[in-house]
Amino acid sequence: MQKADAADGGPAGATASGHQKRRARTERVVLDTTRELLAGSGFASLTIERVAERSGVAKSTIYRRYRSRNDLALAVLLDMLGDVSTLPYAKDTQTELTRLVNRTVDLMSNSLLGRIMQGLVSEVAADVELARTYRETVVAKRVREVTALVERGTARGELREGLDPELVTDLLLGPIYYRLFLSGEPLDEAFGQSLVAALYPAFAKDPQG
Amino acid sequence: MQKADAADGGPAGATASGHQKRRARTERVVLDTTRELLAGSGFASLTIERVAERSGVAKSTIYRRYRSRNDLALAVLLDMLGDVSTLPYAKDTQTELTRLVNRTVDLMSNSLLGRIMQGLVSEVAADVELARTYRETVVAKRVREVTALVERGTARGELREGLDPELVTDLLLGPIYYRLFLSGEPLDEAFGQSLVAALYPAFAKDPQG
Amino acid sequence: MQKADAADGGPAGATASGHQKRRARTERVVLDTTRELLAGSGFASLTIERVAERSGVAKSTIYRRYRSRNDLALAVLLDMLGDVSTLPYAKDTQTELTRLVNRTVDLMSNSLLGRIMQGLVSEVAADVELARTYRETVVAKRVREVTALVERGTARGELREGLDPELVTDLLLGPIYYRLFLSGEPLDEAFGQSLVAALYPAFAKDPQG
Amino acid sequence: MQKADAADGGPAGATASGHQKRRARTERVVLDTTRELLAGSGFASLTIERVAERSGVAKSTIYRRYRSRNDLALAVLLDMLGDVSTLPYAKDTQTELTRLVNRTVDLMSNSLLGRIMQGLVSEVAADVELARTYRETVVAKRVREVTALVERGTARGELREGLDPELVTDLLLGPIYYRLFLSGEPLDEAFGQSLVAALYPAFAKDPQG
DNA sequence: GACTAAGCGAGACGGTACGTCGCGTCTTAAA
DNA sequence: TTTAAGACGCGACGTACCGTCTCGCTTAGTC
Repeated sequence: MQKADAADGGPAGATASGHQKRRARTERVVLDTTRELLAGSGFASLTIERVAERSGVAKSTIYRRYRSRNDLALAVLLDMLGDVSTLPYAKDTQTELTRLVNRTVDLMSNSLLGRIMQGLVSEVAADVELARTYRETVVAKRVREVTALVERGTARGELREGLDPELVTDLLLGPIYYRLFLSGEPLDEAFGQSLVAALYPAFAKDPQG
Repeated sequence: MQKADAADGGPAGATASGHQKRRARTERVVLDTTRELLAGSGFASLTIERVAERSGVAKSTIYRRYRSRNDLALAVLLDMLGDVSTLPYAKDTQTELTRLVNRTVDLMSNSLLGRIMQGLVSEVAADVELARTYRETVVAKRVREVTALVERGTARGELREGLDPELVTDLLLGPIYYRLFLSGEPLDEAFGQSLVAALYPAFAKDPQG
Repeated sequence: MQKADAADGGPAGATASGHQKRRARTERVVLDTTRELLAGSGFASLTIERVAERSGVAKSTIYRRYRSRNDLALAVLLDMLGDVSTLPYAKDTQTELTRLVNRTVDLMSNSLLGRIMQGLVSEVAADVELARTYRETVVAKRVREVTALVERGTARGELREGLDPELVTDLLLGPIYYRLFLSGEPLDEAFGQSLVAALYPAFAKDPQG
Repeated sequence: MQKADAADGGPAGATASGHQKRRARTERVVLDTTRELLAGSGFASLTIERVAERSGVAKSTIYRRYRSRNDLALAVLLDMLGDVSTLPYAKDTQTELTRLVNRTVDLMSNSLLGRIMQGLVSEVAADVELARTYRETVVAKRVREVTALVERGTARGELREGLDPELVTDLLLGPIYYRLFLSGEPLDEAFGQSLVAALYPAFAKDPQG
């Protein structure tokens, strides 16, 4: 995306000028329309042309904000992810892991996000700019969450010391995305359960526990 | 891909008719050219038009065999995968796992296959036909290998009983593809090592071993 | 067309060799199929490809006989015209004229011939070879008929002396084709009547008659 | 053609907006290029692709205006006919007829129009839309001219009363187009002369005159 | 009763143009 | 200043037929 700034602000800071309000309104319309299109006919048929047509926003206006349809789709993804969190606080770490995994599984299989991710993954993998944004926001966020979880677990004496949070993230999310993107095996709660059940011994201080 | 026939044969069986020879020659040229293009400028700029131009094979002929550029790219992928195997026989299971993982990591980071996978993943995720072919060949192959590995390990008394080969596959490959597609973290031997080191306790009969 | 010969004959003349019979059978099938296609969906969608498909005759076989779809369509036209004649013998010349005109009008509006002519006219006008064949057969035939009619009429004392049969042909047929091709005005018996009624004074020895 | 609007005007009427100027310029370039191509290699080898290439106007832009090459060719024809008229005012009707016929003969044999007509006639005969446009403009125009001529002639007492202008048109133009399209007989002034000479008695009040 | 040659079907192929879609740029005029 | 409107050049799409060519099979009449 061209801009990730939120609190850019005009010269006067808080007092949004009229122009800025206009910008904001336009942006909302565009993002909402894009989301509808994605929900309707999938990522493959997402088109700046169609977004312009259905939203009533001129094509040139959209191009002023988003460099490409990928940029736009990513913006929607970030917009949706704004609220969502996989915040997994619980009494014990295994439960926290289960919640984190199940929340992700649910997000990917039952909301628009799964479809968007499927459509966007190739672009993220190929487009450096896109990748940068994706990693700085989404990936980093997940790693932060896992890091917190790992630290908490270690402090509680439940998790082995020296666990690499990045690797833990790979292990927790990798299998989910592998199913989402490639293997086509079911993405459901049962899967989440087995996943954590299989992984926990690898993380636990006392595997017998 | 439109056809997966292997031992089709002419009316008389082994003797390839003239038509078939011609077909085969054309097919080779197309696949090779496509591979070159993929190596050169990546999946995003793969175009049937360009393949036709550079290979000297008419566009219509290409379309007679491959329904789309995805179909074609998948064909190249399968063509490349024909030889390759991750067959990981070794004395002990941990070594086998390490080999399997490292071979996959290497394939994805050092050969064309990584780029092709990056470009193709969204299409596999979206196009039902493509997905079917991909799963019936590539995914199934990997699962078969892992199944063999797991059975061997269990028989040796190294691995826990009742391991689900599908889940094991998810755990072994998921993290690799997650790095390849999304996180952008390095895909190298060190990663392979840590991956197996982290997972082995989860698979082993006696985690202490 | 490449060949208009009928009694070409093999080495032995009258005794059609087996090969020739085969040829003839194939030719019939092709012509009949072509006619059906023309009747069905019109000249515009006449295609060698389709003729081959529906007739079961190989494309290459068709190309061995006809150089193009125009060639083929003209062959059908000549085939149909083989039987047909506008032979207009009657007691008086005005009746003969009326018959000739009405027969032509009928042919053009009620049989396949009208559609074929509509589709073929541009090709005849543009393709020299096609034109030559068309003129040597169809046009010449009509002129011969009109010539006979004019001579008979003059001999009977009904028609003016020195009438140019070619011009008479132009005058009799031109208006019909003009309606068929361009003006779209109705082609019916009423039109035929008015046409002859208007022209007769121009041809008659004694216009008052 | 898709649009026949002439005095459409922008929202404000007379002042052509910038967009409209651009449109008009593009249109001129396309029509001129098409005319050149028609003059050069004839209707048969008229191709939207080539028009685009030579004119520098994009194929898509051409398709935005003209539905097909026929549509485009017809547009050129109408464009050329815009100026031309066969208005044949003279002192006596026979001269007027001669002028009208000779002007048409000349137009068809010595200008591009003849070639265009030859190429277009089949399409006009087959394509309903095309036919409608052709008839509403060209055919109707000719009929109007002939109607005026007939009325004048009748008022002068030179022509028979009750002549059907449509039939007169058929008789005057039919033979010309018959030669142009089918018979291949010469289209020259001599022919025009004989044509009128032959027809005049059919129209005249007093054939002896 | 096998031989021979014309006729044929099958089908792969290179090629041209089609008509469509969406891209991203640019200009203009209104708000 | 920002926007809507919209014309445009461009590249690729996937399709339809073209006309050519090569390959063996069928099928008569011949030796």
